[in-house]
Amino acid sequence: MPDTIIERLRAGGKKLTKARKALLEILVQSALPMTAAELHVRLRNAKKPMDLVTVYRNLAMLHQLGLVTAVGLHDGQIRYEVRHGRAHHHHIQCRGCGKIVDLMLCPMKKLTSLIEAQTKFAVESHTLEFFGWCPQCR
Amino acid sequence: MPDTIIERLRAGGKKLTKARKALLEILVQSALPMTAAELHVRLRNAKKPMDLVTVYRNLAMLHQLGLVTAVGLHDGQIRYEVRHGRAHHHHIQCRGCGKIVDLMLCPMKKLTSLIEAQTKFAVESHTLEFFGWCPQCR
DNA sequence: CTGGTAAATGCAAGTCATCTGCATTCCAGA
DNA sequence: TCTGGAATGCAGATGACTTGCATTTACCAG
Repeated sequence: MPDTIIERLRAGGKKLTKARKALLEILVQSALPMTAAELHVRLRNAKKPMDLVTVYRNLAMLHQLGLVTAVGLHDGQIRYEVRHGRAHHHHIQCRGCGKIVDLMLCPMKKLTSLIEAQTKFAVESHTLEFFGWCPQCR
Repeated sequence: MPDTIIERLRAGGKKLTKARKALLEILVQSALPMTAAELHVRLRNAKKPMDLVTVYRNLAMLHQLGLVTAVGLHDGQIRYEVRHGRAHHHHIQCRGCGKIVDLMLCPMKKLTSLIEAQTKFAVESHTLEFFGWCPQCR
């Protein structure tokens, strides 16, 4: 697990418990964003069971510290992925099987200042997600 | 209420009940996307009370028929807006007070074909929502 | 390396948005 | 007007996520 993550935990006054370390290891290795429920199962399988509530609390804390990104696709669940070492990006999800694929792009930079001028909002973040049919489902 | 909406309801084998008509009238007049709960209150105030469950069922049906768009901001609720007579657009929501403002733009057209080529998905739709601080809250 | 303390955890129970089952009521076409 | 499928309301369930509280644990000071 990257040292940066540990440092930023410490800087936020957080402890690196065994449980938390196991959760972070799974999340760091995951290629795609995961839900709390998925992490709960993976931790159980890895013989490091963690209460589902604790998974939620850890994800909320990691999000607060900016160590993970929340991904809101439209199935009523929130997914999380570690931010460390990954460029800002978006996703596409299949309407049929729910498969998620990373998109390594983001054309929003110029648009943001245009929107700030138009609305007088201070833009903090944005979501950009695509939905469609994957090769197997279409 | 636009005739197109009624026609498309009929074409989908749906009936235009008094209750449904009241719901559509409120939704057509609303400048911003509304949640099921908001519609439930507005219908009650308009002396046309409709059970919250029926609101959900109607919104799901209208979405199925493509008459309304679902807007997923990140507060765990789904908002809906009528599609008729409105160009495809996106939103920005204030992190502080939750205010929502329409953005009359969408730069995604070119990107879509690029993504289709890259992923072999057939892109059906996308969401693009911005979050930040409105003039009053920042 | 040991003890104190704030942070972290697990369990139980609560919220909140949304959905399902079922009996009743209501449109829309014959 | 009659009638069958659609729509509705009510009750209760679901599923994601939160909160309260007592117990355990990591980490720092001594």
